[in-house]
Amino acid sequence: MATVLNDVDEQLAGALRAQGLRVTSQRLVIHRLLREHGGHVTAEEVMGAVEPGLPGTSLPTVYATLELFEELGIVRRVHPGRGPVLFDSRLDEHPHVRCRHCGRVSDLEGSGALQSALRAAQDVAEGQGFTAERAEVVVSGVCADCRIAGAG
Amino acid sequence: MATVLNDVDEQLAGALRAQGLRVTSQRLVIHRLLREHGGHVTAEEVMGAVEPGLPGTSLPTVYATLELFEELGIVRRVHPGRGPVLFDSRLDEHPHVRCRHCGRVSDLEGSGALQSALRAAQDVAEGQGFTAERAEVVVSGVCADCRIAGAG
DNA sequence: ATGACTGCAAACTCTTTGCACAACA
DNA sequence: TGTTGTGCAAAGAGTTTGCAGTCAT
Repeated sequence: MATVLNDVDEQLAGALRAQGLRVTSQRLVIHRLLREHGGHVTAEEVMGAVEPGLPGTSLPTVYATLELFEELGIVRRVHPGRGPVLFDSRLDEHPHVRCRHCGRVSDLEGSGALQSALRAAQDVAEGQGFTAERAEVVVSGVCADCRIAGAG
Repeated sequence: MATVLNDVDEQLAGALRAQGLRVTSQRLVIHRLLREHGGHVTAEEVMGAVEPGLPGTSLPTVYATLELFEELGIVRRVHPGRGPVLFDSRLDEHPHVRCRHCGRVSDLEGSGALQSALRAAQDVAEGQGFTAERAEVVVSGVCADCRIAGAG
């Protein structure tokens, strides 16, 4: 790593060093991409996006890095039900919407009532001895574009 | 099919004939199992449970049958995030709880507030042109048994 | 120098597909 | 008798694992 580190990089480097982990170019590049992109990405997409800046990066490394980032609290895993897992750089718990026709996943905004209901549901689970850590909500159906295009 | 049909079988047979579909032993046996079992099952588990009554049944047939039953509204698919898809013979929309240690999935009872919040969330999605069909909720964490056993 | 990290290849799990045969209608 | 449904085998998507070599510390 001869690259000069910007402040986004320094954040990651700090978090890694705090755990005795190594600062590698793969980790830095993937971290930058996630910060820039913002939305949901698959491991495959990360792989493709890394390619120009760091050719030869392998899919197993991408998976390992994303898993590490999840442990560091830098990304959250989203399970859309069908298709590959998505990695979300938005860190707050929020519901998703998935089109069963085109597969696109997006955030569902403006459902504050749901957030509190979810917390209540987690309390119910806790009351039964379960240690609740996350609550995923996926609304599925057909998106506006696909409906217009005539999807059943 | 020389078997005598009981009334559960007749329900299925009627639904199948109404669609011009055939009443096969595989479909009858799998249907009975689902009615008896009640909970969540994987395709593999169905396969194993069918074995004694109908040896030689294949996994592709089990998948095809479960997909058909889903279309007929006899089962609902549940995506627990990690691991195989589950087929649930409980037909009402309800949240699930999944232990990330043992993988067990169970229903989350007594969260009525969540149901209405989910309906509200679906309305929000509808308001954005999305045609909402389902809303899945999966609370994940560590179950009581695994916690006792010392799972991190 | 030493051990964490990477890339490659291969294995793995879960699910679907293609095709020939069987069996319901 | 005409298809629909089944079983077999194989392919497919997505992810993980093992191992030899590389590189950060």
